[in-house]
Amino acid sequence: MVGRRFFQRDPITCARELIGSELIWNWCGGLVVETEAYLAENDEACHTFSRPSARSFVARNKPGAAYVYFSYGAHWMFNVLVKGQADGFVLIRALEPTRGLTLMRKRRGVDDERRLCSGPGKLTQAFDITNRDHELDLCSDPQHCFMPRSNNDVDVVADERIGISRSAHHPWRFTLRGSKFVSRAVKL
DNA sequence: TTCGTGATAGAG
DNA sequence: TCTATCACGAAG
Repeated sequence: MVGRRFFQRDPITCARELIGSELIWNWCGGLVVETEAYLAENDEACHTFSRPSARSFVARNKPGAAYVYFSYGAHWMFNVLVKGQADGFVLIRALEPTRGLTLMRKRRGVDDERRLCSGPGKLTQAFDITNRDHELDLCSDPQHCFMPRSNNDVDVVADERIGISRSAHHPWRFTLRGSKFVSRAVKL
């Protein structure tokens, strides 16, 4: 399992290196194919910029803690806390399902494999991640963790974050090159 | 392209 | 109390 030290660096490095790891969540699993980094300092898109509750979350929790919040009245967003050389979050944006597809199809109400986890709101629905999991330690429970890449030959693409209005120009979205399971195609 | 949905935070 | 905003997704 990916250990705490992994999350004791900076959010951009962690977001890049999580691509190709596998998220294990009870009976479900998926390869991480899309992430975004958010920095606690100098990043207007990060919750710490406008939310006191996010700042206290960072202060209170250890690196590797789950930061889960509700968005647009409908969707849960799943992030991992990074605290080290720089503080911030990694948003998990898309997965390639590996285990528990039957359960995911039932929860999502769709059949197409590509549509199960191809977006931050979709994957939390498929994996049943909710505010129950807020502040969960992702570095101690084998049923709620990331398994490291099996090899380091992972081709990662960096481009602009999507779905935000502020500080949108930073190339802090990371995807697995050529993956059919990303939320939106990479801009050319 | 549009629209529903509800938590959060800041202003009045 | 009120308003703005939102790291989205599904339908059209």
